[in-house]
Amino acid sequence: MTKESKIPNPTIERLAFYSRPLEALLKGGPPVISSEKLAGLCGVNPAQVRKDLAYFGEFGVRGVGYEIRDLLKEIKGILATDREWTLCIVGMGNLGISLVENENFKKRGYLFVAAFDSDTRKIGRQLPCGLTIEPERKIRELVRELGIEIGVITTPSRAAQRVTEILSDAGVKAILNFAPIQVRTPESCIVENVDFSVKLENLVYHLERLYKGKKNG
Amino acid sequence: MTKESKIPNPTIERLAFYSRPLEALLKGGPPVISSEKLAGLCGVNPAQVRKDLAYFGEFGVRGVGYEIRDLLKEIKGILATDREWTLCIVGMGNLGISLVENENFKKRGYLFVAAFDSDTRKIGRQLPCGLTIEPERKIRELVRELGIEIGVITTPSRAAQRVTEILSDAGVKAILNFAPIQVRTPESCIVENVDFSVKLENLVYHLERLYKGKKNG
DNA sequence: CGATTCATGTGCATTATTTCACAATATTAG
DNA sequence: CTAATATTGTGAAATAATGCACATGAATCG
Ligand SMILES: NC(=O)c1ccc[n+]([C@@H]2O[C@H](COP(=O)([O-])OP(=O)(O)OC[C@H]3O[C@@H](n4cnc5c(N)ncnc54)[C@H](O)[C@@H]3O)[C@@H](O)[C@H]2O)c1
Ligand SMILES: NC(=O)c1ccc[n+]([C@@H]2O[C@H](COP(=O)([O-])OP(=O)(O)OC[C@H]3O[C@@H](n4cnc5c(N)ncnc54)[C@H](O)[C@@H]3O)[C@@H](O)[C@H]2O)c1
Repeated sequence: MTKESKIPNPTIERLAFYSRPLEALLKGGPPVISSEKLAGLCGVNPAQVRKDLAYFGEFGVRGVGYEIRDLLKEIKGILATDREWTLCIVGMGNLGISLVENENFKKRGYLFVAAFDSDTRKIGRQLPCGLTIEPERKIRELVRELGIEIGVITTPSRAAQRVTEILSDAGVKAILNFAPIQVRTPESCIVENVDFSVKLENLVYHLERLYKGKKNG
Repeated sequence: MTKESKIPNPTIERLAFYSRPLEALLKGGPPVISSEKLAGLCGVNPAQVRKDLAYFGEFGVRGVGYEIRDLLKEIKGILATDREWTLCIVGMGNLGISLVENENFKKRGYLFVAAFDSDTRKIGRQLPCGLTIEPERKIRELVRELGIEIGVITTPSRAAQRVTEILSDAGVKAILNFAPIQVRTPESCIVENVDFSVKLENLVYHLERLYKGKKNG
């Protein structure tokens, strides 16, 4: 019985997480995996794995486990990664280049179909991946023409909010923002922020507690 | 009264988050901010802001708010970002280069003092930031010599676990891993994983629910 | 075929986190 | 000085997420 009425957000993140080792396991070894094994690979509790999956259906067989191939297909269906998504990226500095050149995205169905920058020296340059850097003012036109659904922002912070507005205005439905500020979007556009420094700050907080021999932190 | 006995992990992440707008506010405008304003800028509940801060002391003045300069200093003290940290990075591909060349890290006190790769064509190359790419086999020696505390991993997945072991073995106390696998460390070494695709998968899950007009997701 | 083993799916207790709501304290106006 | 207003710090309530523990069904063995 599927009961998608009240799914914890962490569950969604973990589903993506589970799919990583599953993909690797597909390439060899037994065709079935237990919640215990999978949990071990992902560093979570086995009951957690079972509960997460049970929100969406009964994918396992009691006494046996989960058929890896099937499970992966189910997870991809749930996450909607069983189709291709068209993305554009704005801000072709070091990070922007690094993202569009990364093979993993294409492999997972995330297709960068346009790249924008405001720097006239960069506009027109062709990238190894085949994309040509377009001027910022063509965002609206190309988002519509190419049916771009997701925008990735890799500009400096000061430009991020303006770019967000241009993108959402052009019809992009979701934004992944790498600039270390909290951008605001209209209702019609969802946003995720990625901030590496927050992760680092987390690490050093815990490190410092360790050094000081504190129990918590 | 400071009671650091039971601090929620999300609190630590939010502290880092709060410091971003505070830094910006330092550069102009009123010297004091209310929990409500700060909460607004960070997209959280005002009571959350107050409670998060109250775990570590009484930094505000009732009826008035928080002195921005002081608050920032307190947060930096808590997170241990009021000192410099020495890092090294392993895997000087696109992402690795992008990280070491990024000014924000230095600005926040995160100093990359060594860069490693296994590719003989890359070893010896000097980067714009001044670092020279060192061979992987020098990790142990340089970590000790330079007192490196944190290791950043930007190698392909297949190398990440081995690199983790080399780093923790060499005495690194914390690892920030960008390869999309869950690396395991001994007790003496803490680890944070950053996986952009998980964020994307989150976005498309929610997007798909929106398209389908589902209430939840 | 019955007994044994294995591993899922899930109700429920536990633990963690967020939010409310208000007493306490500071400031401002009259 | 008193009243009105602002905003913190916090106990208690509400909400969210996790993990235990076990009934349930499948597979295997003798
Ligand atoms: N490089 C990293 O490793 C890293 C890490 C964490 C966060 N970030 C953040 O990601 C963002 C990009 O980082 P980077 O290192 O690539 O910076 P960068 O300076 O190399 O690149 C920024 C690019 O954005 C372009 N740009 C500026 N304004 C624009 C606008 N209005 N429209 C379109 N393009 C515009 C610039 O021309 C430039 O090409 C920054 O906000 C940075 O803080 C980067
Ligand atoms: N580029 C991105 O935007 C991006 C996004 C998400 C995740 N990642 C992950 O980050 C990692 C790096 O990405 P990238 O795009 O820079 O890849 P890349 O292939 O450009 O760079 C990888 C580098 O690691 C080096 N390397 C390989 N094995 C090594 C070893 N044992 N010791 C030291 N160095 C070694 C290679 O020589 C190469 O220089 C990958 O795991 C990738 O999946 C990258």
